[in-house]
Amino acid sequence: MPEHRSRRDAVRNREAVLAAADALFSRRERPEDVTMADVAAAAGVGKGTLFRAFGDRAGLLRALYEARLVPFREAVESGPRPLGPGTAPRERVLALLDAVLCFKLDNRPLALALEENGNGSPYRAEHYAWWHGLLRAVLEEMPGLAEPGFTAHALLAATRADLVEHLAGQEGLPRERLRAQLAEFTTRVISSAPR
Amino acid sequence: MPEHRSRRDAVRNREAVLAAADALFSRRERPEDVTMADVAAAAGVGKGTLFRAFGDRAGLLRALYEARLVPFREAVESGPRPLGPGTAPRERVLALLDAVLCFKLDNRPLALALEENGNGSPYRAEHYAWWHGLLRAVLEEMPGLAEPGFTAHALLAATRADLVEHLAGQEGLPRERLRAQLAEFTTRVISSAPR
DNA sequence: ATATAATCGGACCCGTGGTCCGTTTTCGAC
DNA sequence: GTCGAAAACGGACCACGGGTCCGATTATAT
Repeated sequence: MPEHRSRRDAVRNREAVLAAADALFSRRERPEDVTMADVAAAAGVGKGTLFRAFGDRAGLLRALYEARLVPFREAVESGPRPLGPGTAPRERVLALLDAVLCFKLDNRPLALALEENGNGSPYRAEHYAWWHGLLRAVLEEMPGLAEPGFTAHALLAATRADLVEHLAGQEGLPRERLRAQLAEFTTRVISSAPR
Repeated sequence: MPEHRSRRDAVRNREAVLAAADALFSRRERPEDVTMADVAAAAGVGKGTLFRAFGDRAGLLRALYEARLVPFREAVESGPRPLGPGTAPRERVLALLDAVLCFKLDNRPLALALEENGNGSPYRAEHYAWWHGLLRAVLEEMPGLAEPGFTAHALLAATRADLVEHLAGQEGLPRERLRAQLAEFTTRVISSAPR
């Protein structure tokens, strides 16, 4: 028999909070004015419960982000081409960056909230480490490409949530145009050896 | 004759605040725990004065940033090669990005504080618009480079303050190596036509 | 049914950006 | 030099959001 599973009300409340937060961050434009108290209220739960379940605001954001990221992780780690393994490096790099971009487009407020400094730099987040490690590994398989580590950082920087928000939101650049431009940029980066 | 110059004490205090803030942001590691009250105290001034002079925290940051940026603006607008006008596009793009990187390296805490979301996205800041417009203009002179606007954004994204901080600070990458890697990346971006 | 331990939840605390207004300083006019 | 108005000063004060605490509540084992 298991030591102690979580209590029913605990898991129920955790779910409720995740759902409520998900909804709130999707609806509200400005992620920074979704307050913890708002989330608690929307979930029909006290602030204490909220903080016990997720530690702090960053923890809640991380939990939400990770949850939405699951399909992408699976697609990348064991899915079909072009995102999955066993794809030629060039094609996979393009697919990865496109996936990252699409993910941020589809989760704008959440990505924005999470990348916000104040939690600590986004570069310490584990999901960033994962993406960076993956991209770096694929880049390493490409001949004639020095500094795959930096290149991975630089390419990912082109998909920063606030840049995406600026281009897609403020400037109204359509999704497809943005994807095309990123693809073109990426292609240029990986298509030639310098010097 | 001009109606009313600023009063002596006003300009004196403004200077004092700028100097104090400059010192504080340079010394303290974490820009976010330099508080407005700290700045006021260090300048020997009340908070009221501070806020009347700069509006809000972002205003103070902006003023400091602009002040430190002056030499670069001059070097770019009327200085000698390779930064100044009249330089071949390829070389000037490299020089511009290197200058941006060096600037952020030399003003890490300040750049970090200013790029912090919470003030509003860094992409609305006028200094960003200036850098972007300039870089874009130079890129437009290069044949075979589609989408200079996006390219400019993407290249500048590689010099984001928090990325620089991560690489130079946490990972301890030496200045020269970082500059070399950015130069290599930039070269790759501008050296080939895709497709 | 009862004991026990975990969870609940909202009152509370604290730090920070930002405001307010009585007091002080500057500066032109005489 | 003196005087009065207008501007600036500065620190007490406010609002608000993240995070904590602890008495009340509720799930679970026996």
